[in-house]
Amino acid sequence: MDKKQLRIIYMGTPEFAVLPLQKLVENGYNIVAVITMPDKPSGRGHKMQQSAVKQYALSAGLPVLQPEKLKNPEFLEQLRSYNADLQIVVAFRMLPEVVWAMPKYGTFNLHASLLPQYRGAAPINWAIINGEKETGLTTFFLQQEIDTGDIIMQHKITIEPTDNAGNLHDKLMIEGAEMVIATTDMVINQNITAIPQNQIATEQLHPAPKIFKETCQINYNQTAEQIHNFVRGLSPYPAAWTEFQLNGHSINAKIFATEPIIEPHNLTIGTALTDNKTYIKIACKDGFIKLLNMQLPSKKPLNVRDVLNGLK
RNA sequence: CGCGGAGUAGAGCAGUGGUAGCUCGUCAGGCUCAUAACCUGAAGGUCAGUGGUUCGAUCCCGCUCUCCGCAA
Repeated sequence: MDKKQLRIIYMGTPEFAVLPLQKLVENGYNIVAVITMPDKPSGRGHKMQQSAVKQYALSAGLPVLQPEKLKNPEFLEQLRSYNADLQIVVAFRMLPEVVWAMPKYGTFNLHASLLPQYRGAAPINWAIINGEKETGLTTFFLQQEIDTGDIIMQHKITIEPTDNAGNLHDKLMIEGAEMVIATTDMVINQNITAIPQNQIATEQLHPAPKIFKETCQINYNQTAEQIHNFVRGLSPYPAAWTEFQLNGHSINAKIFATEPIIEPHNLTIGTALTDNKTYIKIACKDGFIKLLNMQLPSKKPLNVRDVLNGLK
């Protein structure tokens, strides 16, 4: 089958989903429609924002659908009218069976982990938080339970010690775009052997639930290494935050970069030390966590040196 | 008109209705075996823009622009 003949509907919302779509379009695949989140007031000033995918889709001249409810009968009718052969989902939301079961060749999803590890909304963040040395990408066919479908392709990516959620996201996005193309080609060539996830041997399964602000507070009752991973796993978004006392100031800050220091001490956990010039470090379980880059309320993210200059 | 914060030297911040200040950085010189050390000196500002009040505005008031947090 020629790729022109395969009618594809693409579903996705954020930045992560743009690159795969762009690759598909640039390589001449037949995208008949794009589904994305409705425009929402967001950001400063509550301005209406179009999703990253919508912005790209419009610039590429693709039809865009933005249903409030995926089970809405009118939407389903509209969806059916596109008569798609395949649906591709990247960073969208849970789909009802009536949607994912619609196309002849089904619906596949690109997920940013090595399934069955890190099922859920925030696989990139959790992999780093847990100190993983590698993670990856998976394409799989959608099934009832979220992120449990039969696996089509997987690709490993090394997590470098210097990686944070931001640049790992970018790496995965680039690789993910290639995988979407490759997986689509497998569908076109009818050359797929999807493997059920329960046939994959794994140790303990780590979940990757959605992250809320409460879960972003730094707990100093952990090792320096754990805190370090926590910070980079949440950097730059949604960002780890903390409160501590420094020279009589009560500091409340988002932390973007840290350095772990393993060193015995007798200080109370959470005590902040500084020379007022070059560093701030906070006592944790087995040493200190040195703050390198942080953001005070109403300020921009700054190096600790600059923060200290301003506190004098 | 969702709520709130902020724009002052290259960077980070003070400050006052009457000639603009701190820390860091930069440059020059000194000291030192040595430093993200120390000492001395210098350069560097249309106090975001714009209108108004005033004898006089960086400061008070109106508007504009830009940035940041919350909230989704």
